[in-house]
Amino acid sequence: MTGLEDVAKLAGVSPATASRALSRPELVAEATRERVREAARTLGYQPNVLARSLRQRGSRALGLVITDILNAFHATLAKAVQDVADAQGYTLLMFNTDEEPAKERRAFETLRGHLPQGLIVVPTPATHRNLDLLPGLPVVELDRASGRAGAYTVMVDNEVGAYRAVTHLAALGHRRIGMIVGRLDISTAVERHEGYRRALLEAGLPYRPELVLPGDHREAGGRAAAHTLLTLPPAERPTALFVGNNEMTVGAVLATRDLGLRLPGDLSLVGFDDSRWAQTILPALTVVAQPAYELGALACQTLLARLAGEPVPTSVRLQTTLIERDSVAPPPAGRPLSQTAGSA
Amino acid sequence: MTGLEDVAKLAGVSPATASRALSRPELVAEATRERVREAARTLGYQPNVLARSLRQRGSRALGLVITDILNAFHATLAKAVQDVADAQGYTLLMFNTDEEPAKERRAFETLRGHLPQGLIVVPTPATHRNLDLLPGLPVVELDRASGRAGAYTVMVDNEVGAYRAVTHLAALGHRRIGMIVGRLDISTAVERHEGYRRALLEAGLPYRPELVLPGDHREAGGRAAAHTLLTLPPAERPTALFVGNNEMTVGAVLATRDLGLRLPGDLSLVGFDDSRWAQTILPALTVVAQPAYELGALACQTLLARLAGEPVPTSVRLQTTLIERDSVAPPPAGRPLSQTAGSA
DNA sequence: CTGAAAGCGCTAACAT
DNA sequence: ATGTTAGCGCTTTCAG
Repeated sequence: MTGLEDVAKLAGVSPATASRALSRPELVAEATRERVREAARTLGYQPNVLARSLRQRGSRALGLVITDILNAFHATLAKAVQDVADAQGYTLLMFNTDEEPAKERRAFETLRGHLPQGLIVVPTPATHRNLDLLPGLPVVELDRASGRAGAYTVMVDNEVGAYRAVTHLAALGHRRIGMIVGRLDISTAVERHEGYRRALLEAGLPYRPELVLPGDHREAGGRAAAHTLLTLPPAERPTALFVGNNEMTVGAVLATRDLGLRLPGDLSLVGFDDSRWAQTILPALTVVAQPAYELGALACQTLLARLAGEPVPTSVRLQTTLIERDSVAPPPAGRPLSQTAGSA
Repeated sequence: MTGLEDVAKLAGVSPATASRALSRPELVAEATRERVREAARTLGYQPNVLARSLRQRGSRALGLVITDILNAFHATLAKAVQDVADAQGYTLLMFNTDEEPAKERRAFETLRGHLPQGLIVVPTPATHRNLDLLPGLPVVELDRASGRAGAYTVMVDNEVGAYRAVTHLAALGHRRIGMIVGRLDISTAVERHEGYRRALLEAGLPYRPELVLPGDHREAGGRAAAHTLLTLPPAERPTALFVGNNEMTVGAVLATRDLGLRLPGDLSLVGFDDSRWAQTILPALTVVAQPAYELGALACQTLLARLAGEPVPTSVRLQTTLIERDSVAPPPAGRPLSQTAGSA
């Protein structure tokens, strides 16, 4: 490895000056600066970031801890964070938690040893505690909130997104609208559930706990939950389903196929989070779209701005968009509504 | 930050002993070892990997450079590499190249400064040259080969995979089989193309250059290429299509929809690389499935084995599986075959 | 504006 | 088996 000393020697200066010429050019005379740069170029000098970071007590690296890189939404978040970090010359140390608090804990521990400048994390239910491992580190929470006091968060307005989706269904005449909600120890699920609830309330529809099933945010969970809801007795079965994330939406669609139900004839479906899958499946799915890339980019920008000492808002909410496609229609005419109106 | 010195003080030993107790326990008396470990635990000591790596002239980190994290296949590769690296206590420095040589170059430069122990790379067409930036670094090429002499590679048997797919189509009676091939400066595309060619040859079918179109490995490119092939005059139009990667396959399916062609009635289609999309689209797609996770895991294992000085094969090929689903059928009966037989 | 010298936290000789 | 010492490559006081 060619080091700074080699460069200094070739340029005929001390290592200190060479360092300054490359890192803080304004402290060095123009002529010297150029000589050093030239020397660095000819030698193909690449600074040893380990030594630099050790000395400066902090590396030009950021931690990114996400929950599931195989989920297209999260992969998009990661890509966006990468792009921004990269553009600013930061290296990303990326970890996957698979939603497991223990893995997140290990990720934080490993990260600590690398002295990153900051962290972007998609919280698990344990992030609140695990962040104690990184005292003083600037953190931006992405997509979800850990509930930590004073945390910086970049999220989507889940409550309004869900509210609009369910209102849309109610406006079409649906009276029994089910929801597959996700894990209630994750903030997005809670908020989407609240939006669902408010939409029902404002539409004058009763909230029926038996129509609200938790899922695990994965395809299998969504499929099982949808199966349960759609095999209820005809009078109780929902005519529309609002599904709380992209993977569970896939499961729900597969469940309708298992049961021979047609979309939107037999059932209306709205998913949360758009995807190519939702766009290209037949019928194309009506969804609450999230600006995934913007979300990730904004999180990274927020973190970098904080590091630069610029004032940044503690909490940012981006808006979702209801994209109407072909999986929603008025409820089937032949279905009895009398029973349903019971407690309204 | 609590450092090794604090631990040593608390345990009543020298920093050197503390270091040994934690990193090379066999060099230290049992009692001392326990005392140091205890001290480390109570202080919540976390080693500074920067200092350690600087001293040891190499960090316990690996580089992973992939081309497109938004592609599910590549995301799966990345996940697998992560899992294995993580299990062995290695940190992954991950970079995205978007297939751009310049980005790959920057990734390599950045990586170098971090003194990684090794690198796993999905090569771009420029990897051959760019690797000069990392002289002496153990490298494993994943999914594709850069063409570097002596490189370690972990790939799929693309030639055989493609051969089987096309043979399958030919056996069903297809005589005009088109291919959307990908960029011919990428080894997988070349190999799949060779398999296509051999299958044609063995089936006694002529190789028709006009039925072979390059794509850019993305959806839009596949769609455009398929559109071109499927709007050829009826006598020249292919009755079956073999598509060289997952994203272009999506494009090809969308093109059939644009043109109102039914699968498999009007056209048979085989894609390379399975995906949930291919499984759940209607009709479900016949594909050449790749063991993506195994591929990534094996690449990381190969690299780690090399680092451990164990002998490892220079080149590993995993087999693909032809999964027959519903996008393939015999060619439409009404189509004239006479014209086609011309040069056979 | 530039150089000399110290030290970031750790580990590897070298001693004992 | 443990302590002492030196130094990884860089940046940063502190002098000049």
